[in-house]
Amino acid sequence: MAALPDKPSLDGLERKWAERWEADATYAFDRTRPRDEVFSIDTPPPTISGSLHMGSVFGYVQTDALARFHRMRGEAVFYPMGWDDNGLPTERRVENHFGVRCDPTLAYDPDFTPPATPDPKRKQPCSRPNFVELCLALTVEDEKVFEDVWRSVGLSVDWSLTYATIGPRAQRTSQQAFLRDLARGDAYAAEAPTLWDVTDQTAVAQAELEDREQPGAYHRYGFQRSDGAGKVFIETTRPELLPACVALVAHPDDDRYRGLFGTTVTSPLFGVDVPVLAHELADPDKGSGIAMICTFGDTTDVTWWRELQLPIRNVLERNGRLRNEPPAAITTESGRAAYTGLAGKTAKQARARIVELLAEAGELEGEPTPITHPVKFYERGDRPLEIVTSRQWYIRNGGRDDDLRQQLLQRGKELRWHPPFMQQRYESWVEGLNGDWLISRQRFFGVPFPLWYPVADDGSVLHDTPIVPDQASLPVDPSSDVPPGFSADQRGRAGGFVGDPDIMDTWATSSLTPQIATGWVDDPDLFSRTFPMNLRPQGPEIIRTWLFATIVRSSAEFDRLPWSDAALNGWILDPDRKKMSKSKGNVVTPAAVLDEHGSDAVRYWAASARPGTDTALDVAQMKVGRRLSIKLLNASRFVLSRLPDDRQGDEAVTEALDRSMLRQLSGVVADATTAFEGFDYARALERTERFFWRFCDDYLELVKTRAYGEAGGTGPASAQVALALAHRTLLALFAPFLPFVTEEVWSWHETGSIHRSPWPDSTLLTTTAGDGDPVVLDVAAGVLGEVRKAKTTAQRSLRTEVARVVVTDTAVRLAALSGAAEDLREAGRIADLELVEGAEASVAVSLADQ
RNA sequence: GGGCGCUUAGCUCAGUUGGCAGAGCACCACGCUUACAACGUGGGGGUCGUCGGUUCGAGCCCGGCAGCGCCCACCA
Repeated sequence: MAALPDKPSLDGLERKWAERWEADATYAFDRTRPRDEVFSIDTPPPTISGSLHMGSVFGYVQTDALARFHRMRGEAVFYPMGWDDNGLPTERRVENHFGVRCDPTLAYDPDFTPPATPDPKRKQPCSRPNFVELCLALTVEDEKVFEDVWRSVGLSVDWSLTYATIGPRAQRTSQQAFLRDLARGDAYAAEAPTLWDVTDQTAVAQAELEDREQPGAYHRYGFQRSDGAGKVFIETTRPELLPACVALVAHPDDDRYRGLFGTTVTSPLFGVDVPVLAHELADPDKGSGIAMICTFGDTTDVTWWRELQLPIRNVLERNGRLRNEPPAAITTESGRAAYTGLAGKTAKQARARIVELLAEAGELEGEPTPITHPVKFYERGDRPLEIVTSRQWYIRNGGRDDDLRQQLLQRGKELRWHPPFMQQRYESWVEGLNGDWLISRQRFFGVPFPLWYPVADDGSVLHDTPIVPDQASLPVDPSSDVPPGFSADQRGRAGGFVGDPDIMDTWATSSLTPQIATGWVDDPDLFSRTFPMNLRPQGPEIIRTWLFATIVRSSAEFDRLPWSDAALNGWILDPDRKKMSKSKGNVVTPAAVLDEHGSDAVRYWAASARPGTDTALDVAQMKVGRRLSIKLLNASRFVLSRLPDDRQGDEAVTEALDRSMLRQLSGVVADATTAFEGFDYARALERTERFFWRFCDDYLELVKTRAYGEAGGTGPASAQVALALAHRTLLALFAPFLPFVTEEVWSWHETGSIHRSPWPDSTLLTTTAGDGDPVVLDVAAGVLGEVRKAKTTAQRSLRTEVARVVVTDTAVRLAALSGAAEDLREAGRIADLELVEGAEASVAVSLADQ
């Protein structure tokens, strides 16, 4: 216990208490507790390659308030922290930070050092192991920065429970889960058209797409009919794919084209005959109502190609350029000559060129019509996605299996969503899936597929019979480890083996955060105490990725949800109500904000936002939080100064005013507890705060004189007991939101940490309040307010003596007031207080002469 | 095209079984009152987006519309 400070201050509390909590292991998880006494949280592992922004702080603080509530309720809170460090964002950051690029054909160079001065134009090639080393080195630094911010904002995570998605346990978990998916048939490889990012040269998944409105143009040109009756005109935004055209398609009911179904037409420039076909997806209202099917211009082409069983006529390479050789279907000399003009160009360059060619040949009808239209992009990419055919790994997610889809929709209904409307986003995503989950990436920094393939005697790779490792040997890196039964010198040789070159998408590992955090692969005891978890907190923008994928994996492996509740936080908007994002340059760094306003103040702002509600970054709200914290310091100093050192604490609360206040507080505790149980931290804060100001403005003023103890009798003891109980209760109610200032105050008069102290008991307060009537405080505060008003209106000091106050009110309210009459007279400096029963309530105040 | 959310004081937002419109900020006035001047006390300020319905009574329930934001969609 420390003495009361003369001038309490918020300065330095963050550092002081963060260090103490660390030293005392205040938030350590007690792993001896059984499952039903544990509250486990599937903390979102932040992407540490990006910079922290206020949106992160916002969501994590809300979760922390919930964690602190459950801890004070006596539960063993399992609150780990992960770092999402694998994947493309880290690769990008490493490439730019060190000025290197990964060349997987190079051998490991133990003496490799990155360029002294990175040159973004000329990145130095390095081997994959060297590249991974640089990734690991940089992520360690980034993780430190994040941890510092999390500690200064007061997250009550158990810092001994950290993991990284590139770490050994995550890799082992990810590989084991994949191998079990493979054994069950939930994972499979397929050669198929996939969305492809030509910059990063990797496949991407449906969940990582976003549409962007792009300028484009309709180009109109005709295909020659075989009956000689002129041309069929199509309109396309991708004329450069004309050499990849395999058919035209129109709606089966479209009278304009019905007569052409089954015939062939001949493409302009290239002279290739293609069939005219019918399909329901063709929209008579788009363009000319008949479309050119190319392999592949967009995902509709893929659908048509598959359902109409068309051939593949590829022209795009994986680097986004048109291949050098024309498709075999182009046989005419003029056609092959025309293609020469396109070979090797990017899609964009080829588009410009083919427009020239068509115009020169007189094939282009009119001028291209400019439009803007949505184009699919990889969410981190800056060039439109193409579609290429490649061999990739998939995990079944219901995208092409209605039974599984229904099962996953059912999981969504079993999950408790906070707020509930967020479930809609899950359902619309699952219902809109159009294929299984593509998890393989042609990248370097990630969890490798734990597979090798036999190489036949003729040198061909036997992809259909992969060699799998023993689970005990996980994690493995097939690019350096040797499969069972082979020796290292057989790598890449006929009769030997090759390793799978791909890595898993970061979500394929992140979808296992419950399994990683709870020790599924290596800590069965911990797993049994923490899984399935209680809470998944996260942002709404990753429902389709993280939340959905986690349910997919858990559902397949355990046939159950990975958690019982999901809490979705809202967006952070800048003061102009635009979404904050790095590209808009309006990101505010948390460290500066925390430093300026203080952690409790920032936490107050974050915790004031209703669950799932988009919220403006509001400095004014932080100032309110700071003011609240200072008020808490001062009010606490006053309350504690009134309590005698030798107070026994077992005296009865006898006075009507004290009992009234405790009765009201009991209701506040009940409300706050109910709100917290429903994950509504904001409501708990709002109720607590509202009562706290009433407590300070009215109760403290009314009870002040009596609490000095000069009056004698049981009055002072009653006040002191009520003050102590209410103060302790309020401190606890605020503790989840304002952990620093509440801990500071706690340390003045208590031992241990408030964050380990029990959550207030509403019933106990009710018992202590006895026959307390909440109306007493209300009426007394109302009269006191009228007295203040009279003094203020008269422009007199609040210290002004009042000669006489006449209160007219109902008998019931006057009876309530009479119990607090003496407190009221003292607080208002009222000489004569008269209570008169009457229908019209009024308070008449006569100030003493000056 | 389908869906979700929001719309309440100048600003940011509460308002959960339908019962006389609330808080903070900002603004104005007053006050150094022995917890608090980085403060306190008081005040002005709203036909609760719009149209209609249910009801004794609607910010709240039902339906239509509008604006803003977001999610989803096979976007030639």
